[in-house]
Amino acid sequence: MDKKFYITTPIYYPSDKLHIGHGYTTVAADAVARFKRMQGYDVLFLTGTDEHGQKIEDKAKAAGKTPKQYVDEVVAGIKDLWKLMDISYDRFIRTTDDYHEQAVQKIFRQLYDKGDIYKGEYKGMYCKPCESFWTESQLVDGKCPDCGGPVVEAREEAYFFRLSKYADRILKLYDEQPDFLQPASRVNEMRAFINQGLEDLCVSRTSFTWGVPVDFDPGHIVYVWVDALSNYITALGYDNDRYHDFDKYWPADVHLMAKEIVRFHSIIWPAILMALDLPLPKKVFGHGWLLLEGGKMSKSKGNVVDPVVLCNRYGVDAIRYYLMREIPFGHDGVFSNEGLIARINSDLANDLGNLLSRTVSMVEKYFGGTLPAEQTADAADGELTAMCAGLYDAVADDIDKLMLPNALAEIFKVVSRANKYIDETAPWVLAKDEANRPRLARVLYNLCESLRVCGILLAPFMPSTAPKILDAVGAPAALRTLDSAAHASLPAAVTVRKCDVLFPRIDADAELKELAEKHGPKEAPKVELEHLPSVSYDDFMKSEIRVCRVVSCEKVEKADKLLKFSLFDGERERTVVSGIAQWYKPEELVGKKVAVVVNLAPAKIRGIVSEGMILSSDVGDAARVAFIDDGVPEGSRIR
RNA sequence: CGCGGGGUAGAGCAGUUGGUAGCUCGUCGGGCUCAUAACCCGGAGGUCGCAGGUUCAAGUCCUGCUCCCGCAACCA
Repeated sequence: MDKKFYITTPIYYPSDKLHIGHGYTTVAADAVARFKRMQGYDVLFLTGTDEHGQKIEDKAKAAGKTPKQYVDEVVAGIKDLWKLMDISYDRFIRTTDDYHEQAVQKIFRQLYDKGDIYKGEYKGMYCKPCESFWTESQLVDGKCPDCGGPVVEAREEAYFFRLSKYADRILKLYDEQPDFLQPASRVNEMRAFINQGLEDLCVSRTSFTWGVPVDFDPGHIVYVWVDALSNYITALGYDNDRYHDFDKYWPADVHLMAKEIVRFHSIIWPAILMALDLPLPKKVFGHGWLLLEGGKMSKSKGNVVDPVVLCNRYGVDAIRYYLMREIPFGHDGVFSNEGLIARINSDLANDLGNLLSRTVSMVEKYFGGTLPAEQTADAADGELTAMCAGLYDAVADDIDKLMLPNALAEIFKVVSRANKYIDETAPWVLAKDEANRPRLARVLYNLCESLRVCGILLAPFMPSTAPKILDAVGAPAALRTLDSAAHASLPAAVTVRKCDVLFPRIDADAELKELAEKHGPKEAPKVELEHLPSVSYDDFMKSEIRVCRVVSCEKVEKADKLLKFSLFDGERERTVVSGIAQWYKPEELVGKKVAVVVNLAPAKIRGIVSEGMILSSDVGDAARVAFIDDGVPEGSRIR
């Protein structure tokens, strides 16, 4: 029986540059893939990009490019990033790849022929002037929430996947295969979601064209579910001739992802596979998010950490180490510059790097670089050597359970023990007496051997640092394998080779100060410019923008973003609701003068009819109201 | 009563099936000098969010409450 291991990341959406959160998922998958390869598994590590859809179409248009040109550029950047971060993916799938697109069409048709996809109707209330569908709950007084005009019940053709049919089987899957979805806490969430009642899933669109066409029904585009999720099998050659290892690798051993897309992978994806009569993945693992300064990372908040900047500044391995060590896998964790620097300094520089440095330099200083074969062991060596001997098993166990921080913690326990061992054995004391040479040699040997074992086990996490360690302690190729970490040891006559400082210490205070200056609050969030089509002067002049004075203002109950205003517009008071409650307190707005679009069609928001819109601008994720000079009288038109 | 996650030393976190409260960083004191002013030892620092309950025994199980954070709704 072949030992194979198939691990995947999600395929990322290239509507923008990736941030450190994507790096996190991918580094984790990479570490596991590397470890499994070292264990002798035939590994396939898949990543890629999900390139279709409305948003890409829009983005490309805004950038004046074709969608394909647009994604090609972003994808090139993503591949560069993975190269920078030492990601050892075996295959990179793009949903725009020919073979994938063709396979998706076949899969879609297969599901259709089986009856699991059917042509149905998307029923809703339709507003003709707005060309928009609305659900009952979106309507305002039974009218279009956009223009306030009448709506009619209308139907639109669309294809649906019989997701509801599989609800029971999926629940059964959770019962029978408790490992299927991890961490276990997510299972309850999924159960609850299913128990709310699964509706059939709309799997086609007619509202955009950038996607895989339904080949038997022009005008319909395969929507993301079938298109994106099926990448995990098309990349193996399912329904295509580009690859031929589906039978070998499927089912996947692990689908790794961040928690927000667990639902798709643990409900929709298994259902699709069930419909295709294919085996299900063995495990879906949803890790947590990287939080920054108390908030989720988000582009609009302007707090995105650029992995390229981090890697260039601190080195790839340091970043990889920090991500894998500091963030509890499966839970959310905080990413901070302070934490990063602390980890680099204490773990990597002080403990690991310095251990190597002091060990190598003692071998050189006391023995000219090569240890004599005549050595004397001692009971005092027992604890350290035992820890080294058991390290492989402990790490392998943690990695199998995807407890990556624990794996690293195990390794660093040995590093610490080795530092302590130096203190206990005090080589510099032994060196004073010729009679102790065999004992001194043994002490240094044990240190080199410990570093060898740690170096091997660190390799999946820090692929460029590990060889440096192994070079330094003179480990030949045969003694760099996982097997040798558990079952072999260096020959007694070790020859070391001094190497550069592994991880230079960082002056934390100076560094943080510099970072604060560079990336601190002074830097305004990047403004994303919109380039809307030009409007005629006449069209613009249709908007009546008046200066209004805030007469009163209060929070809207049960809505944390809304403020209700009473504004004097020069002739009467009008009620306006605005979604700025998170950034302004009602009392600080009373008396202020603001710009209001007064002839905007009234709309009902949270039960309140809003007669206009207060102009404000987005600053990052926040909104800033455009206040008007106090001297301008109410009612003045702005144009 | 929309869904979910979480409140454990100054900070960040572990605490598996209930059985003396731990780790890392920081801090204070000491040791050492091979080393990247690094390393080693020790101290201080916690009513484990609050209140009840089950138990010989509860951070760990049950109930209620409270606060924080996501998601969902609301953004004209």
